[in-house]
Amino acid sequence: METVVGGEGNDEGKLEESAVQKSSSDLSSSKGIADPVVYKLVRVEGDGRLVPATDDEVMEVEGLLDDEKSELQSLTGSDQIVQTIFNESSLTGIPQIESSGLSQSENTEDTGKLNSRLEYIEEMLQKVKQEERLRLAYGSPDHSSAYVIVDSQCSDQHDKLPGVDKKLESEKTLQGNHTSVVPTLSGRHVSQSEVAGECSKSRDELREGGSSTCGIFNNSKPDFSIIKGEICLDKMSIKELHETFKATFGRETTVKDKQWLKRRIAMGLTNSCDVPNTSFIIRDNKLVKTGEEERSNSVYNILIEDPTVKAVIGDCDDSTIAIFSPTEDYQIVSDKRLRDSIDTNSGAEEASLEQRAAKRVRKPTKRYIEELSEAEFKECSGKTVTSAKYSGLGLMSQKTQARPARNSSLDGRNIITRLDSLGGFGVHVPCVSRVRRSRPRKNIMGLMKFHPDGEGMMVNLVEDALGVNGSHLDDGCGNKDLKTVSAPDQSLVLCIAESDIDKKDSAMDVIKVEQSLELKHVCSLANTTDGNIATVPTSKGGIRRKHHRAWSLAEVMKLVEGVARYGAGRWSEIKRLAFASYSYRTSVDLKDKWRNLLKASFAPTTADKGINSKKQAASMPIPAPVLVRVRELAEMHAQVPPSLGSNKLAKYGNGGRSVHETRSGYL
DNA sequence: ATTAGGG
DNA sequence: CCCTAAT
Repeated sequence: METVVGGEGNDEGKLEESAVQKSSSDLSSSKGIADPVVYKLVRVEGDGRLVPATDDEVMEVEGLLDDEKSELQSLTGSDQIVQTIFNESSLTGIPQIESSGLSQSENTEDTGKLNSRLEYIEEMLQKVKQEERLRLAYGSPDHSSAYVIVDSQCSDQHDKLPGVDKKLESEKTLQGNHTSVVPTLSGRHVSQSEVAGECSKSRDELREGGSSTCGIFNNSKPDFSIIKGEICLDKMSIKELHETFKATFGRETTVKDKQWLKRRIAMGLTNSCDVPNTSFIIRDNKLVKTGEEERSNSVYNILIEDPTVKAVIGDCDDSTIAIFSPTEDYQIVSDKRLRDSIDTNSGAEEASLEQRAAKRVRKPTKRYIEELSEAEFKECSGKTVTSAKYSGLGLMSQKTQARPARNSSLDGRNIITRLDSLGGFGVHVPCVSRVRRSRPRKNIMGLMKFHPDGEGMMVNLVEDALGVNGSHLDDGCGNKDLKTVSAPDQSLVLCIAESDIDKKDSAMDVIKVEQSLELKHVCSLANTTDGNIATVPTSKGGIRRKHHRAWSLAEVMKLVEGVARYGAGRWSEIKRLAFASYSYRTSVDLKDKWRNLLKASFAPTTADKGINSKKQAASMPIPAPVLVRVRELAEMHAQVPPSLGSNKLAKYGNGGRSVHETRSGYL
């Protein structure tokens, strides 16, 4: 039995012919509405599966119709743009075919033609039916039959539609020369003709080679070289591409990216030319739609020359195979359905505008979106970074404003896909998470770079904060850590410092709030990603640690202890054993810190008690006992601060108990 | 890879 | 903290 159902159309076209309702199918209601371009013919088989072969037919028909249109156009010499052709083709396409009695076709002029077409199609369907029966009888695979059908249809066509026939003839002869025609016509048109040519060629080949299973695959190959649609797109200017885009999708686009346009158009062509296979499965008397897509060979050929698209297509390969696969068709299809649904969910960006398209080209779309986002990201990050770099704090607000817009688009995905860690710089992260990741870094970077001695300032501020307003620290990110044990996140400190700066320097309260929020965010982010040390490319080309992580007392003490245990100089040891948990401290850091401690312990020790209250705040408040200990150790290991030397030691002496040791060490 | 020392 | 040199 044969059933004609409305398949998904190529929604893009916002053609208004509307109301072309499929008389036959209940399906139409759920699915296609007034889908202008493609209503597919579907033959529902016993198992409820759609037979792709019919799609091919449809495509064929479409192509032929297009051809006809083109023909007309050229004959008339009218300047009408491709779009016209397009719209018409979509209008005249399957829908009318399906509803033979349909009065919807507004084009009175075409009525006659339409009728003939419809007749033709009916006949064709009959043939298909026959073929199918034959096929079933012989047990031959679907695709072969499909092509056979197509073939017959074509031949049929020749008889019925003179114009088309003519066109086909020319197509055949010109096959290799399509390109020449291209330049004068819009991309869309070109593509169409290309496709058409492709179709005709396929047919021819099939005819010649017989309709064997491999025929299909063989077809795709030879044609490949002939197709030049891609090249055409390549040659187009942006403006032209825009036109083409509009013609293809029926809407304007502001995208300037050539690649994007090209791919988009290619996809559009894919959609419109190649009737996707919409599989329907019958369950409980209901038709369950399965979004299945397939690209015709011709389309493949067109697209294939674009690497990106190629890749995309590659993804869909299995589906194609599935369609052609005689046996496992159903399973694969259903599998694909699953994926499709998933994809649909994730690729939300353009869903609104091109839901249909998205569905049909889901895979491509998804990847596409990702690519887009990536590109966007690049742009964005570049801008943001620089701006932050040059304008510093003042820009924060602006940045925050700018961000949400694009964040939102990607957000959902971010959350889901995000796998990366803040880790290394230059690490390639395949997901879209960059947005989130980069942001905090950028902010900090901006700040850092803005201040001539960013780090020092930061530190000071931090310490300031710690010393002076210990209270407000809490709102930052739980700075207690600093004072207490962990200090796993000095970044916290940094955040605080930032907020401080803002509070002092910027009079804008609103922004202040915003900032603190942001900072908070940053903090949390930093927290989560703690394990990795954020690095930043320096002007010189090297990489530099992102934050100056102030040494917490706990750390210092650990350090001291470590030195006491393992000896100064065994930094790697200490690092490994005592600082295992502090991933951001390197052995070099330990060494440096020790050096500083040494210096500190020997030099100002004496004076600090009196005046240093302020200074202390600025620089790490290392308790005297610790310093003493440091000194002890230093002497034990015969480490004496070089310049500070024994002189000072001897001179100033030191608090009580270490004296003897000092002495001994000194002596 | 680690260490030491200078910047 | 970064960088380099020397181990």
